[in-house]
Amino acid sequence: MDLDRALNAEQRAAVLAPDGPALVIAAAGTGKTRTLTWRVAHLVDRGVPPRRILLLTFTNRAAREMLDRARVLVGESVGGIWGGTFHHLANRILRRHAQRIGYGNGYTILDQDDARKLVRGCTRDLGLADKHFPKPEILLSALGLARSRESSPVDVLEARLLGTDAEPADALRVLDAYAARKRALDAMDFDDLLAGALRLLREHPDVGDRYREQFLHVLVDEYQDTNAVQAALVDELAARHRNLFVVGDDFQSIYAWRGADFRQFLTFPKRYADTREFKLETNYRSVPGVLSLANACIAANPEQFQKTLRPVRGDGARPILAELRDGEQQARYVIEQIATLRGEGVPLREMAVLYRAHFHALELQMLLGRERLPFTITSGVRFYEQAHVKDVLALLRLVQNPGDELSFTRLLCLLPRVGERTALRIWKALGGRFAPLHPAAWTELIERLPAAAKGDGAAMAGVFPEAETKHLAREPGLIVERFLAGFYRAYALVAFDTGRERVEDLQGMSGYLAGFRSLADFLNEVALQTNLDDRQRAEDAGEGLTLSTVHQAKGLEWRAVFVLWLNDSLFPSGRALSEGGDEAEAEERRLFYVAVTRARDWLFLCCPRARIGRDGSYVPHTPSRFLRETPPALVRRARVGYGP
DNA sequence: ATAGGCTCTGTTTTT
DNA sequence: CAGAGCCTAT
Repeated sequence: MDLDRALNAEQRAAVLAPDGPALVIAAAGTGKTRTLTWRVAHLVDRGVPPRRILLLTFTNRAAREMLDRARVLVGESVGGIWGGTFHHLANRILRRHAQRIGYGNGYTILDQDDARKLVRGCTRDLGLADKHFPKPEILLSALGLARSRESSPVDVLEARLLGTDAEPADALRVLDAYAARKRALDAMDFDDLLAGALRLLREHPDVGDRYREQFLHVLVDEYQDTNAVQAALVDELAARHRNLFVVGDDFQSIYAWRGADFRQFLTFPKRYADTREFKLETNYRSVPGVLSLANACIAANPEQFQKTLRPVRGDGARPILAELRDGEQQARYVIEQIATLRGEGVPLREMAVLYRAHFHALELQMLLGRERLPFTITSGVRFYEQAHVKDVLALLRLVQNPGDELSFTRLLCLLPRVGERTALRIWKALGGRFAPLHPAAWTELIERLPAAAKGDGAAMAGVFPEAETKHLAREPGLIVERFLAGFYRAYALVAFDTGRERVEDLQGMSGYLAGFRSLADFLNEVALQTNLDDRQRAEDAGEGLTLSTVHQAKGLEWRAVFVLWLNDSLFPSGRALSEGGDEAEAEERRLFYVAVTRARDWLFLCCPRARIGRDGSYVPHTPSRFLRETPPALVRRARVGYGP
């Protein structure tokens, strides 16, 4: 390991930090990931056993990348390091000790969709379902926000429901019912995982001590985006050895809406009085013009660690502010500029288009398709959330946990003349259990189906013949294959207009499934959103232009970056500003800062002057306040689409 | 009573 | 382009 050659003085100081709490304030593009990777490698190199190192990251992908790079530096032993997201860690711990907090070890993890369904059910059961009652998403996001702050949902609900005629008390009753339902189903939502792990560590000293003892070193990436529960979890785990190394950038805190609180980052030195602070300010990524713009835009936000991006790179292009007539013009402009850049030898994969919300990219997607320019999109609907994938997952989940009511209902609703009510009635009649691998269970099920569903029901049952029960139990990939061949292929072709692609997806999934040790491992990974996009993004990295939300672009970089729809109410999002309270504007500005600092060589800020409404009307739009704040000298203006 | 098709509306960000 | 709401067929 040659630290002197690979790292600059700032980075080296952080990597070599002595034991004890350390805070690394790493501005954008200053080698944060590199520093963290080398720190991990350094610890291993110094003789710290890998299994006694914990590396917490914001996505599973980030952990994978860092560990892969560390492996190159110090070898295979890094495989023993505990690395991943907070949810990943919580799940790993809880799978071993769930009984201690009243769950079974085979508990189900509810995704957002499941949670929504349960809450909707609870609302109905309490007779509160009507138009004016808050939707499940509202209730769940209030609950999530409250729980991430370790507070009660009452206050959040009162604030959220102010001005509506819904009673916070009723909303609370629904949320209580939701909690009870989860208990009954032995299911946890994402927040339960974190809260459960924290409770386990705090209230069960024997278990807690085991982990507190285990982790000699705890490293946390993107610390500015942790919430109170996550920070508490970190504090617990690092309590014994106090070797806590956190890295972040308060300028890039963009998850307040999910309960993240960058003050956790700001006050870290207060909570750990002997903290050593390190600052990384030397930016290797971007040309000076991009950095000047970034520095200028973030200056409008008060209350942060002072830091300035210092460029090492020499001259380069000034960012371009492109004023366009409308969205269509914007899409065309982007494609033109891409063509020019390609002409200069910049490959498509070195370019990205970033935006505030997925639907902002619709026009561009269509035009890119027409022009046959390859692109990959970090899509709004993730792989495991698509209907066809969830259908098949329901079957697998039911195999894993025969008490999984949600999965049973989903599976049965694939049959004609069976909806939620019928499915539930049958579920009750079957005693709240159904094991798909047992043919006898199917016989009983088919008897209870409405006449119109018996045929398809028999087709489903035929997937699981007596002779194969053992075989199938060992090979989940085979279950998917059989299910496709015997039932789902036919269903998908009729139910979806893109049936063929969806069947192909599922065939891919059955192959992917074969690579897992067990069905349980697979389902865990699925539930925790290690989504296929991530893998594909890594695999397809040779191809196409990237389209992404700014949120999903965090931590990434490209030679050329286009930012779309820089208009007030779009970016910054009008909805975020009105719902997010007084700190929303600062958060949106940080989001803009993140977008800007993704660019290495070229930055294009796009500002259409209007949107074409559904009815074809021309709706004028004001330029974003973030553009109005920008000193004019920092950008080069281009007016496009006004001339003859 | 329930399923399922048809129409209308209105789009944030995600582990 | 999906999700909710409305309406009709079973």
